[in-house]
Amino acid sequence: MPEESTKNDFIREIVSADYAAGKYGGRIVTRFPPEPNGYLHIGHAKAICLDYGVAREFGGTCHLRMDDTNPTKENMEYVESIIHDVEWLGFKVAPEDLYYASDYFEQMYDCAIRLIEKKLAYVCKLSPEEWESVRGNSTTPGSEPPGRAQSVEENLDLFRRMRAGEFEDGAMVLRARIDMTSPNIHMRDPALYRIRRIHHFRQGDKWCIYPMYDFAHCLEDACEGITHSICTLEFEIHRPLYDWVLDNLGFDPRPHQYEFSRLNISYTVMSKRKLLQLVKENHVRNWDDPRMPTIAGFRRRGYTPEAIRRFCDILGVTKCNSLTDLALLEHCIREDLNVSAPRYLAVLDPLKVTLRNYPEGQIELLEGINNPENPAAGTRQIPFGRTLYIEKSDFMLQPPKGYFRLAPGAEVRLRYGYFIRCEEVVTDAEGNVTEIIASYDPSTRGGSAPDGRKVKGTIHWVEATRAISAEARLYERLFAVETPGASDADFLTELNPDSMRVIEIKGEPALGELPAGTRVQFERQGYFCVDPDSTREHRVFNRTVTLKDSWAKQQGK
RNA sequence: AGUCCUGUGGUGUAACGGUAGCACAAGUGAUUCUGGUUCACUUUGUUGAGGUUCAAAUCCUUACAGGACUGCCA
Repeated sequence: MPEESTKNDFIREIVSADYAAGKYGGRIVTRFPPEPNGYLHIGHAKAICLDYGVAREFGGTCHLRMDDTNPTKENMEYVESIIHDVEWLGFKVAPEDLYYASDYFEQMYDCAIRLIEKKLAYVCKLSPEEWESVRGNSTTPGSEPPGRAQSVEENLDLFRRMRAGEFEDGAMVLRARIDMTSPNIHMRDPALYRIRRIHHFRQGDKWCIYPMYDFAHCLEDACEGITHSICTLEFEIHRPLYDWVLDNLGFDPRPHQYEFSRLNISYTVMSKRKLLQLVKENHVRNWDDPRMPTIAGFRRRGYTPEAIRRFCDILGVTKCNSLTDLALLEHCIREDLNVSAPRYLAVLDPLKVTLRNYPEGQIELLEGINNPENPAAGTRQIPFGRTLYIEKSDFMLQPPKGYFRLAPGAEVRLRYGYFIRCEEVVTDAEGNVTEIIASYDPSTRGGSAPDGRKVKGTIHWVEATRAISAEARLYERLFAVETPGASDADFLTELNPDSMRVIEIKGEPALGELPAGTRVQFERQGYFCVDPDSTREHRVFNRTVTLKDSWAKQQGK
């Protein structure tokens, strides 16, 4: 029985109708077929959630298939990262559901032979340039390629010799014999096999001919008994060829291809080619650099699989070209982290505060709530003393109207601590503020005043001698901007050289003591993730900064 | 230029001939020991023009706009 789904997109409608009609005997099989030539990115997550989601909802299965038909760019590292990322997203990859397109090379070869025997394929000796003139273009139909005149025996012999390695790379290809006048260029005798003497990471040197996508993919689907082959819009124009191959080889019942629009997110580079370029040219450390929009990068950035799945769910599935607002992704991450991330006090850019009426050398412990959204998260003890650090941005010498943190003569609350009042400001020769001398109100311990007086501002702080200093690597939001219409050449110039900077954190507890992968929210500093790989922490995002920006903007007006 | 696909608030989507709804974003106010969270409210939409119909976002025609395609990549 299909499980209840709240989603109702056109893909699910098709699957539902086929399921109800018993089209495949009530069996639903989908597949997610990445080429292992790079790491998975957030765009793949949408496809993964769709492919696995549909299968699960209809009691079917989803195959993870490595589409390894072009060995020039593929390797095992990518295979491993893909499996890891799919599982991390929350979709179990059972050994029996893991497939490799290259395992079907023998069957694909047999299918090619059958097409030749049916006079539906022939060996073409034309060079790419010669083929271009025969093929015609969108306005002029193609002409009869010379290879079409060859006999079945001749083609069989040539194709067998292609496999046997008798010809140079690129000397000839196997082509389907379809329609040289078709308005769909993909139907003008498309190439089925090419000669490539390249070591395949799984098949070794067993093959020197490799099948093309259009020939291979539909056969992979058919071999695995896929019922619904869901892919992105750019393959729409390939569908007639998908159908042609399977129908002419007599697969019945056979899989059908359905297309949905791929994910685009504002300010986000979503092209494997460009991401590879960022890695190759050392603009980022690797595919899993937290600045990358890859699944692995998001993991190190502190995004959770739940949040990413939620994002994919609310995206919807359509055939419209769309550009999703990055704010929607961030909303999903925030929504999840808000209820799950423990809070800690931390100061990124410290300013010394001395409480002149607090006993020298005294340290007391104050109680802080770990997560206001979740009482089960409990409380913790925070050391407090005479010398503290606060955030530089939480003090202003000449506060504008509407600023309710610390300023000369003003009173603020130290979160979970005391009310303090700024009484004196120490500056250096250049006039920079180097220290605040303040007094604290002993009756406000814990943060509330017995006389009921209110303070508008609550700031975070750390005790100077007990605070742990930790090096933190902060990544600013996104490093590259891709707007619709931006050319390939533009996009690298958008890289921000300041996007990575190292600063000092005075905070508690020791970040190194937090388990790797922990997400914490530093009070008013945004969410951070303790990097599972380096135990450094990454800022996930910081809504406070956004608010500060808009506040600053208001002041500027 | 040709062929195919797609047009619903700023963005992403729902409504399958019968009340244009939801989420994000934006704005206003309230709450708050995070300028966070939460809550309430508000703004903004069927690409244009014709038809069919008692009734059209939905069906038809057409114009316009956007996208995909012209690898021996996937």
